[in-house]
Amino acid sequence: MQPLDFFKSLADETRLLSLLLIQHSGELCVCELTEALGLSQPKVSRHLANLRKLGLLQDRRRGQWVFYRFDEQLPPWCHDILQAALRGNGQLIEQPLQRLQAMTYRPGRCCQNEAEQV
Amino acid sequence: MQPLDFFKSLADETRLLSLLLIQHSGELCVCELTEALGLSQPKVSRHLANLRKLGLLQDRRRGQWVFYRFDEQLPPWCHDILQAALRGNGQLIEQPLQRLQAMTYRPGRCCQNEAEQV
DNA sequence: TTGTTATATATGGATTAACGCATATGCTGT
DNA sequence: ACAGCATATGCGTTAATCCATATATAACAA
Repeated sequence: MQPLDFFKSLADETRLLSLLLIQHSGELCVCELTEALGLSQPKVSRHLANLRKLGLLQDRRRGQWVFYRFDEQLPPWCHDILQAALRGNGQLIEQPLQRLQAMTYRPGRCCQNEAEQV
Repeated sequence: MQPLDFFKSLADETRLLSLLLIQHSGELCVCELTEALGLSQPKVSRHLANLRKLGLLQDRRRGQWVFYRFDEQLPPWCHDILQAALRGNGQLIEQPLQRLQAMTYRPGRCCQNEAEQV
């Protein structure tokens, strides 16, 4: 992971908020991020694919849903940076988290237990 | 300082390396960065002006030279992020630091002692 | 099969950002 | 005044990026 590529990934609002939300929640699917951020599905999907190609995220298909979480091989300094960003700017994801919790239906994550529920 | 603007500032090689070098050295002038990075003077100057307008850096004119350092009001989480980036990627500024030390003439910083010499 | 939902991708256009080059400004010394 | 060095800026071009829309793929349910 090159630092320049990493920071380029964080230099877009959709990608930055998606990463912070995934960091907070452990794992999220496309429709959850779409709802939480109030953005179009193609927009969210393309940015997530972007992050996956760069090695920041990995995806896991579970039926209709595709869940994204951090790639296991992401270097520690990347996590440090995301934690610092979130620690100093928690208000960034307040409203998206509220929308997430307000979702009447959240896709199930059964049969794998690596993700904490929000 | 908005996180998005901060990360956009880091999403350019010239700005990223300039910031890491300033973080390492405390304070550097335009000609030092130009030499260390092997880039044209207008290019370096414009990016530094960019960072100053955003509130990341502040400048100090000392005779012919203009020294750049971090703005005193830069939030702690910004420093945390830069430190994490440097800690995990020290090799990024190895060669620029060598060029810096190889400079036959380094502008003096007399009459103010806030900057550590490299 | 058909229909529905979730996700991915392709295309074209609009905006932004970075660049090189030339030149302007500012300071120092003669 | 002038010359020389350091820095900043204006301008036109190029490159990168983001977007909206439409469409394709995949899984599930009836």
